[in-house]
Amino acid sequence: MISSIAELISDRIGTMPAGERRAAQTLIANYPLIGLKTVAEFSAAAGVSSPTILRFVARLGFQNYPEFQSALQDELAAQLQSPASRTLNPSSPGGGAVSPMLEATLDNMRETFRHLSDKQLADIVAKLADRRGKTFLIGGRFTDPLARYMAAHLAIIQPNVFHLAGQESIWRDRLIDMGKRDVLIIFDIRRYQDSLVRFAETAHQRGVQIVLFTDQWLSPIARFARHVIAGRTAVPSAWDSSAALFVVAETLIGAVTRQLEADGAKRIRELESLR
Amino acid sequence: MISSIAELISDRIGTMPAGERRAAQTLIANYPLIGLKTVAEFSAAAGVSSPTILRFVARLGFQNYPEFQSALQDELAAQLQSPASRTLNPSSPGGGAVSPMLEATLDNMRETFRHLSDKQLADIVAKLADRRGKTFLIGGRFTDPLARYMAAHLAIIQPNVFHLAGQESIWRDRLIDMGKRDVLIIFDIRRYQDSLVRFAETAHQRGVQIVLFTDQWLSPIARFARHVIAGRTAVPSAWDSSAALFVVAETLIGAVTRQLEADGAKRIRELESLR
DNA sequence: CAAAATACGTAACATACGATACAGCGCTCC
DNA sequence: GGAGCGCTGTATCGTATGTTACGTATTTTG
Repeated sequence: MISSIAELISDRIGTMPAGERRAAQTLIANYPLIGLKTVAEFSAAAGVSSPTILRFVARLGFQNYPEFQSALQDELAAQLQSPASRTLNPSSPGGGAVSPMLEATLDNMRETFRHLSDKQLADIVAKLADRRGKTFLIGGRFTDPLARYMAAHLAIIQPNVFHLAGQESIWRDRLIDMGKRDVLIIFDIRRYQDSLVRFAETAHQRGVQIVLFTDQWLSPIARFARHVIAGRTAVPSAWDSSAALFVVAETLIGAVTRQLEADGAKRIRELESLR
Repeated sequence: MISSIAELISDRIGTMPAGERRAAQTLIANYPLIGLKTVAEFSAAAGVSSPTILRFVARLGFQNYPEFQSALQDELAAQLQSPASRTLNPSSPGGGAVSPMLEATLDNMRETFRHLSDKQLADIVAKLADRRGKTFLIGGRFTDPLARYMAAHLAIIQPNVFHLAGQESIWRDRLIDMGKRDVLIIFDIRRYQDSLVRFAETAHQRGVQIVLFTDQWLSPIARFARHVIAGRTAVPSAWDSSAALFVVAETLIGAVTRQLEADGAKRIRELESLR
């Protein structure tokens, strides 16, 4: 049974031509407010012409645009009445299994941050922001993208940020460049990779400060790490989730950026003038 | 300080003549929906004439009725976005501002999934799982790691999964391999990259089905996309957050895996025996 | 109690909005 | 490769909508 217009749209979006589908997508993306504006505004936002919008609402079964808007308003009214049931898409309890995934992920994040003290984060931020040395990042089979993501941001706001990619032999050679003043950020969750452990150990022996992102069972690298961030990874899926670690990474990126801004780093000012 | 129109009304309702006060009361009683309807409807509901409604909105300080309606819509938009913290001061330096970051991220995820129907996800999963064609993944400057992350997982549970890396010229050449049966997963958030848009357009012309991960303002690629996933990206940071998209990606990975298991794919059984 | 001022509604007006006809284009299917 | 169909945008039209002018009613004040 179809109760909301959003449902109606996702039900029929498959049968729509390209232009109308574009209209549908923009409406869903900014639901339902775009639909309450004029046809001209709606069409501009969707990048199509006015008639396409009208054909779109006609395909949904409405006689005209005002009737469509009234329906949206009625829906809004019902939603505003009971703020509790603000669910736009009633998750099907059977095969969907979407909502449990989301719930578990949200729980993981809350739990991860609950075990993460502000002081701990502040220490890491200070270490990353106050840089006279270099920053290296590396990750495991599934977590290396997180290392890349973090590197892509850090490399912009400060110099000497390197993501270690490729084969083991390649990054082992980079060990030569690493010393006491440098920081190595490692992502390693189950199943922990021997190559990373070996690499971390050697780096540690050279005096490199290691920041480890791992799961709650702690990679063996924790033994060598100066700072350990333990994220929750359990979700109802065949795979572990790195989402919590991802959010911690984003938090750190933001905090380091803010710190550098507060320090009035020349680089930041130069960056802004470049934009 | 007066932030909402409702406040503004209750602030000035004392100074209003009888008719306008009736208008104010009916608006408060059905806030804010009556105000989004036409002047005629509003006046009928309030039991006054149209000019009275117009004088009422004029007294609130609005130039005309549409301006008043826009203000109501903006207010609604802010309210619908996230019930919680949208008004945070991004000025607290150092590591202190962790919790707002987390809260915003959690809001983003809830909001992203709220705008994502099960059907939409199911369609994408079906498309990715029922594969006679190839799957290509690519991302923008900051989102390419998400493409990598997804590719790393998908490549295990099915053949013919390719992450497009390196320079533009390199992946442009791969277009030769792409056809109607193939799927291209693109990650593109602001600021949208021209190179990706061009690439998507060409792929689209070749009949490739595009699945787009973007932000709520929709990359221009949405024009060519078969499926669009619009994630919320706003956080109290100098950077946009890709965390919501990351979680959607993980959800899809999990769902595709489950689907293939349900289909009894030979590859999955072989994989399990390999472990 | 009278006169003035304010408030309100009726009716005419202009504009902006939604609706429609039509032509160009690309796509699919013979 | 050609014919047909379907989709989309441009331009035009009618109308519903917001707006304003004006006259009447109501309240206020001396």
